[in-house]
Amino acid sequence: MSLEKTPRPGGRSARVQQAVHAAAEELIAENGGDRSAVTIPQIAARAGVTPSTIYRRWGDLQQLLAAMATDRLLPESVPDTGSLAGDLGAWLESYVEDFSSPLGRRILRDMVADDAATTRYFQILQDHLDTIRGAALRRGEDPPSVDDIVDTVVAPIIYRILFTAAEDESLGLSRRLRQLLQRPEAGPPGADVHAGPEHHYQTTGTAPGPETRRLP
Amino acid sequence: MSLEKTPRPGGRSARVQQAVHAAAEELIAENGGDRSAVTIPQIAARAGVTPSTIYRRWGDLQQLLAAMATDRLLPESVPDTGSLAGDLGAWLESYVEDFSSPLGRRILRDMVADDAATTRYFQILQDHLDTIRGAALRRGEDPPSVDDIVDTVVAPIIYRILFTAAEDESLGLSRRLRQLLQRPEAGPPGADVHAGPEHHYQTTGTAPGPETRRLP
DNA sequence: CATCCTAACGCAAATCCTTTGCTTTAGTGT
DNA sequence: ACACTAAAGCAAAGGATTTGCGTTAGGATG
Repeated sequence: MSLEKTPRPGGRSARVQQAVHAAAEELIAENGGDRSAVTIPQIAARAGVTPSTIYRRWGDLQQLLAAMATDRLLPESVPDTGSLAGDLGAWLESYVEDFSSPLGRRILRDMVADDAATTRYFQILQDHLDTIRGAALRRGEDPPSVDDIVDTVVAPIIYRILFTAAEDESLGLSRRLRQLLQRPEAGPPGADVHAGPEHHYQTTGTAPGPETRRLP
Repeated sequence: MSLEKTPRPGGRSARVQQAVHAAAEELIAENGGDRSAVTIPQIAARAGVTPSTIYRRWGDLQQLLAAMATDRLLPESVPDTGSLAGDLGAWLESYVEDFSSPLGRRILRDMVADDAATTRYFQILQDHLDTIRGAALRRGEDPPSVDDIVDTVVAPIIYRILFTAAEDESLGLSRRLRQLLQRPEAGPPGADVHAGPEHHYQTTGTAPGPETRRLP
């Protein structure tokens, strides 16, 4: 679960990190997710350490939150459903679930605010996707490249989570998956890639209306 | 240039905002773009206002930066090159130029850290794309939907800017544009959509290597 | 098992940032 | 010209942040 290089894992350092992360998470939860309401001295008191420990180790609240975010959003285990479509679908479902909640959204913002955390996380994502691809290759399937998976599925979803107020998922998860996986066959030239026939959208609520918006 | 609702435009309020924005920009530039090095009292002094003015109006540094970011990243004017491909290309070029520089990247992060700023900006982006679409429709062209433009071009580019350390643009701008616009014709089934033949990539430096990475 | 070594933590003082109640001013409407 | 209001100035109180130095926990060495 820990991203930090721990030269002495299991030691005092690890205990402090865990205590601080837990304390911060508790305090944020108690404040309804409002980050600006919690302070480092508060976290330190709850965690049973002195503030200077946190300042020296993490720098400021933003970086502490970013570190917690990357920790929290790690893809847990690689599913193995027997097929690429299954593996990707299973992973994506939990991925979207993690990120699309109001809490996940805030955690994502915490992470994106910090360059180091973001690139670190992307590395982990690439590794994870590669593992899934590896399994597919071993089965004799022909998986899309990591870049294609990122461009077609991951980027649009994360972008809409960051830039869109939609609470629910009009994220078109299954539509995007189909788009990604059906590529090699390249169905009927006209109406395939975008706006496929049988929609799986779940345009439940205040989604970002599929089409145009008002003009200035 | 100003996003804020200015009930009294041109008055003192507007002057203060301009002075504060300018002061902040200067100070950040002097510190090599390091946000954590500049403080609100510093900005206030440079702008010739008292710190409490900034605190009351913007809340904290993060929100001030987010406001500056949305202001700074507004799409200036809608180009009219006579064709959809031209309009989109011209806009995208300046768009990518704005965002992909180290400075633009930091500004983008400032904006994304703030939910309100992000959704506000997305609204503006939608309006802008709609204007471009409108021009295309008036010419009798058949432009992709705003959602398709966002999914195919905008989201992947912004995602890679945020999550990738690449200094240069291996963002595949023209490749994505082609992918977006060539959809209706749906070229040769196999090797078209992804990894087109004549690459425009400029895989100059530490880019996110096109394919797989190391395993855990 | 005893000893040494070092990264990380605790402590406390000095500094700086942030908040807040009240007053003053600039711009607008009558 | 006069009154009204949103926004800015001022100053004091209350925290947050930084920093130098002593201490400690955990690993390394023999």
